[in-house]
Amino acid sequence: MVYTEKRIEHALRKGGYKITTQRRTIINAIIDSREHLTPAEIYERIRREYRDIGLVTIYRTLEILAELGLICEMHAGGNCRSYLIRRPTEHHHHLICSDCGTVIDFTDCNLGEMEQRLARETNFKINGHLLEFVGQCRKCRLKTVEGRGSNA
Amino acid sequence: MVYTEKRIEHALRKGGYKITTQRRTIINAIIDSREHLTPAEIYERIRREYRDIGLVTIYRTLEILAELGLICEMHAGGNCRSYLIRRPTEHHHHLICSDCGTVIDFTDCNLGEMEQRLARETNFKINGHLLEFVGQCRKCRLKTVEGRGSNA
DNA sequence: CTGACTGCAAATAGTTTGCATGACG
DNA sequence: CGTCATGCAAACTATTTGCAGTCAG
Repeated sequence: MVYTEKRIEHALRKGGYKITTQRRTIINAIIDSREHLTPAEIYERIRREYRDIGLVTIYRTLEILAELGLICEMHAGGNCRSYLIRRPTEHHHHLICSDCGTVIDFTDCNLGEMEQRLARETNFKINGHLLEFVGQCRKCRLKTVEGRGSNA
Repeated sequence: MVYTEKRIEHALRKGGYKITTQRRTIINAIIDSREHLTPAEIYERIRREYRDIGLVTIYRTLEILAELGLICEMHAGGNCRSYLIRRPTEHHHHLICSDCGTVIDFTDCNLGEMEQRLARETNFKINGHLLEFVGQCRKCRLKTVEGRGSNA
């Protein structure tokens, strides 16, 4: 995991950005969380133990990290601006728990064939795709079963 | 195409909502446009020929239409709150031109197998998925080729 | 040292709510 | 006619910008 942190710091430096305490803290907050976080959530988490940070800095840092391709955005989870650390793996997708927000990555989507077919049929030049599965993780499913009767 | 309008009005009535000039206008604006539109864009388009409408009404109508499942949201196109009419076809996905915003629907995604595999591997109960391809449509690709030299 | 970074406060954009008036059914 | 819908203005939330002080390199 430290590797991830180093990798990001390296990318920042390479991009001409400085490593500051705030940036380090933000990066670690994102790395530590396996969930996707909104800027506000990151802010809150950091403030719990480290007061000297402004929401603005979060926004600015996220912008840089996204620009460098070090974090990636989530979509299907309802909120449209939440971020997640991007693993070294190139291309991946997300499986999101709609209850607790847990995110699981998966790599192997064999959409190549579909992509080719679509490109052929529509004359598009396809550059990429967004694929997210949404559901309930095991824990939340169990919780739902336990708590029957109160809802519907 | 008129069918779509009737279908939507029927659904509204069935849901206990009234058909007003504004709602009709909004629905038509969405139907007429093959692109995805943000609330603000819908507002502008309508104001061009019909002044008596407020942005608020657009928001409220979109909310209802989305609730009834008559329109669907776009994601990959950058903006996270833009809408599109939903065809009678049940389940479909989008192919979006990143230049001009044209949207093409496609129905047949055979993700069932992948979904099952993921469910098995992760113990998730998968409820749905979001799949969008992004690229350049034929027209925009031709334009890009013509205008070479100015960029990069 | 110097330019990049930070935090504050203010500005802006996007969205929602309260309320009096108006229109659908 | 009653109820739901509309438009306005104001309230809110999310995000961006300007600026003076601070810090990494």
